[in-house]
Amino acid sequence: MINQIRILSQRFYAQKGWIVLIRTRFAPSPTGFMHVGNLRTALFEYLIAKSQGGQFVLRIEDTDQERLVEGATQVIYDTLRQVGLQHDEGPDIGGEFGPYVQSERKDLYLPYAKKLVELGGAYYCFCTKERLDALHEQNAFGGYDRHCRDLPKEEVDRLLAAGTPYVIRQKMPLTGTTTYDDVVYGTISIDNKELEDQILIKSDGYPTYNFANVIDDHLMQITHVVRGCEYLTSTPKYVLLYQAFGWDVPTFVHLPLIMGKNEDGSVSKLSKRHGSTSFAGLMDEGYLAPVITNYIALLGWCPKDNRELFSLKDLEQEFSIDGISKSPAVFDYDKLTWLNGEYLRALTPEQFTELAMPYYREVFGEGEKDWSLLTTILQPRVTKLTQIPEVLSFFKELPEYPADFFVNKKSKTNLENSKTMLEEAITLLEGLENWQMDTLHDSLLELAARLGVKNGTLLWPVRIAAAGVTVTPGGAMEILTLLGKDESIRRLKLGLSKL
RNA sequence: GGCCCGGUGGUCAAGCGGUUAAGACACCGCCCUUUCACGGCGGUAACACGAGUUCGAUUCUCGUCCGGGUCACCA
Repeated sequence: MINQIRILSQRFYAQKGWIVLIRTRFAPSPTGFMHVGNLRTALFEYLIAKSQGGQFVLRIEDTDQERLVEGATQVIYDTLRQVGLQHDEGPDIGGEFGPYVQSERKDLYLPYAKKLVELGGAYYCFCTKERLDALHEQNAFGGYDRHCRDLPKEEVDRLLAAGTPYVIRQKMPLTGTTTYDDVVYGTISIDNKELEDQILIKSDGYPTYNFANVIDDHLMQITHVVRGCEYLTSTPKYVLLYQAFGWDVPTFVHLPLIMGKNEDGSVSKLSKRHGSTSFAGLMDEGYLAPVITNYIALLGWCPKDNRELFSLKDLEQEFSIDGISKSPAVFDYDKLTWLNGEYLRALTPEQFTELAMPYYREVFGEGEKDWSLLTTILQPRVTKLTQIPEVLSFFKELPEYPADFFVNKKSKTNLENSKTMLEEAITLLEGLENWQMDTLHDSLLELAARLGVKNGTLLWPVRIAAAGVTVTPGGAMEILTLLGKDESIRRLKLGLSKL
């Protein structure tokens, strides 16, 4: 009753041109992982609602009993929590329109399907799987031949009474066209003869997505149906369903697809071969949750001012539906990586250290180190925290390296002067009491001045000997500081022995 | 194959009949510098094609081509 009143009043307000409470829903199937395409859909659903002060509902679509995956629902909760998409209603927090899991609503669909049969919008079909398979084999694009569409009522009753397995199919109009308006793609028209008599209720009694989604969206008073544009051509079927029941047709918002680039340069729907495609996979690779959100928001949407850095809160402010584009977007891991670097650099050193600590520990174990110095050298350099163990590995163990690492044109170093520089440096450092970054810095520069060489000429060989690699985070001073006196001198002497 | 949608640099993209066609990523060069990175400066690079409509089309219309999606007792 309350629902009825609400629907009526919404319709009334909408006709008046007044603002109606927007309700969107995220309706994932628990498949065990969250594809970024799905996450993007969730994000846009959330933003469409929240940017207008609306409500965002979570509904679990688990009507495919054969594909149920243990623990998969938890993945959905975890992902939404990590990116901060807080739903207003859902299986875990309840709400006025529950239950929010379709398997728990199972008994609710069949009566609607039967009602539709009475209304002439659906019919019982007794065709066997074998017959359907054979049909499909004959003609891959043929579709169902509507064999049971016009079975006499008595025959249907007889078969039903005999307990014959059946499905319920939607009875599509054979002529005419069905049209609807999509907010991003405009008016979409499809000839009814293209529409298959799709199955609404499966032989196991569960509804298909095609049916459940319409019933639930209506019952849950969803105003905006947001989904990937792979549904663009099946939406007329749903429109017909709404119409057959005499229900309001919701506003449709179809989102451009997210593509991946293939090795040959072509593109196709983003899939595993393109790289990590799940939220968890991306996280494992070292991308931060807010970065993933920020990036996918920009995939198919653009603000008026072309800004690129957005927190979720910013997006809630700035998002508008008319910034959604129509053309498919290729997922660009390079740009994602850049964005991750931007976020990392925007962190305070304390925040960075905290996030990096697991990786620091991976290299240095439980001991104490100058974490803040490490952060100083790493924060501007890494684009992903997962790079840390790799770029720091020379601290753990001095790699084997060739003598010609000491030769560097720009620093004006060669095998001879490197030898001198290392000898001088070792003498200096052995006498150094206070092994601190600033004293190291001052004495080394002083030494270079005294020797009459440019800083690089002294520091290049020192850094090479200390690290054993040509590319390091930070310079000689930082590396020596982190290494400590004994290890530094040991490595420098080792370097000297190569010359 | 039928139907549907799309087509601005390698990628993301602004653009809504008149612009030197923005910006970002990537790439290249220079500067900074103790290597690398960060930062700064600069550069290469695009309206798929053909007809219309118009004084004028990247923008509107049609066709072609190309790309994608969809045609399950999956969602």
